[in-house]
Amino acid sequence: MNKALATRERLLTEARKLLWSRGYSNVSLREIAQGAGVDVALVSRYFGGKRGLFEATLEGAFDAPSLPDEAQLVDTVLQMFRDAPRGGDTPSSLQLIQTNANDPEVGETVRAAQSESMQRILEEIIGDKERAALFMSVLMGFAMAEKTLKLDGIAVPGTPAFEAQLRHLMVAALRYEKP
Amino acid sequence: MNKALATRERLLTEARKLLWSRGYSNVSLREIAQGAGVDVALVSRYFGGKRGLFEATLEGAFDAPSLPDEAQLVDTVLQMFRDAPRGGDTPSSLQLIQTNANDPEVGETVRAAQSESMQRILEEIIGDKERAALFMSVLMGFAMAEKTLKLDGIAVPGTPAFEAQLRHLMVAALRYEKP
DNA sequence: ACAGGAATTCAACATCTGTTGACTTATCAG
DNA sequence: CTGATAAGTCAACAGATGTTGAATTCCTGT
Repeated sequence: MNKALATRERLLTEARKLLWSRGYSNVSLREIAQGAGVDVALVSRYFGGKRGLFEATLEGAFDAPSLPDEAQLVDTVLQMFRDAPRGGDTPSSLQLIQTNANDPEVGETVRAAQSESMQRILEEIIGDKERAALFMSVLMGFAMAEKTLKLDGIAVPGTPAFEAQLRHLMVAALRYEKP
Repeated sequence: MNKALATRERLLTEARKLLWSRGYSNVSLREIAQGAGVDVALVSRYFGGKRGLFEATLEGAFDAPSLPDEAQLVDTVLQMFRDAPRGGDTPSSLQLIQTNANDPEVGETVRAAQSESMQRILEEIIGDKERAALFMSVLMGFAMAEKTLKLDGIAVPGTPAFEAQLRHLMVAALRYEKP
C-alpha cells in the first residue's frame, strides 16, 4: 500500500520536470510514464487523467520558503533564479507559468493559481498592486529572456553581472510612482 | 491563376490570427482552413504543410514601420502596444514570440527570427547589447503580464496610466549601467 | 505455503492530427 | 462550344494521444 505512494511520487516528479519546462500539450503521458519507469495506465488510475496529474503538480508550486519583507524581496528572488539554472533539472515556477499560461486546457488553472498565491503574496509584501504587477512582469520577462530566448545580452546566471541586471529591473519596478 | 494567390492570402491571415495568439501546437489545420473558408488540403498544396504555413506567416513579422532612433524608441513601442489591444484580432509580434518560442517544432525558428531581426535592430538603435537585452525582456514581460496573465495591477491598455507603467520599465532598461 | 488483495501491466479503443492522391468543379483561350 | 489547365474538394491513410477494463504480477498476513 505504501509502494503505490512512492510511484505516485515518481510520476509527480517526472511530470513536474517535463510538463513545467516544455508545456502541457507538448509532453505525452507515455513519455512521463517512461521517465518514471512505470506504465501509462497508472496516470489515469492515480490521478484520474493527464489533467489531474498536472493539477497535482501545481500543489504547493508557488509556496515561498518564507515570507520576506520588501527589503529582502529582491534577494529572495535572486536566490530563486540561482536555484533554477539554465537547462537545469528543476524548472522554476516562473517557467511553469511561462510555458503553460496560455494553454487552452490548463491555462486558466495556472493563471488562477499564480494569481491566488504568488501575486497575492507579492501584493502583500510590496503593499501596492501596481508595483506588484510591474514586479511580476519583470520576473516573467527576465525568465523568458534568459531561459527561452537565451538573449546574448543577458549575463551568465550565477555571476555578479547577472544579479546586477535582474536587480536593476526589480528595483525599478518597486520604485514606480503613479504619474 | 490569380485566384490562388487570394486564397493563399486568406489562409495566411487566418493562420496569423490563430497561430500567433494561441500557439502552433494548439491550433489544427482544419480550424485554420475552416476559418479561411477553404479545404484543409490546400495548406499542404500551397505551403507544403503546417510548418511551411507557419514559417510563411513569419515573413516580415518583425519589420518595424521605420527605424526609430533611441529618443523615439519608447514612443514607437508604446504605439505597438496600442495597435494590438488586449483580446484584439491582431496579435502582436511579442505575443507570437511568447506563445511559440518554446514549441518543440517551431521554437527554434521563432527564436532565430527574433534574434536576427528584432534583437539585431534593438541592439543597433540602443547601441549596447546588455541594455538591448534588458529592453527586450521588459517588453516580453509586460506583454505577458498584460495579455496572458491579465494582472490586476496593469492598467487598461490605451490609457495614460498604462503608458506610464510601460514607459517606466522601458526607460529603466535603457538606463542600466554595468556595475 | 498460500489465499487475497493491492499494484502494475497489457491490449485495445476512440479520437484527433497532418498529409496524400484521386476526383470534381471552375476558368478561359481558341 | 469545347477542351485544357488551374483551383479546389473528397475520402482515406498512418501515426500519435488519452483513456479504459481485463489480465497479470507482486506483496503481505496468517
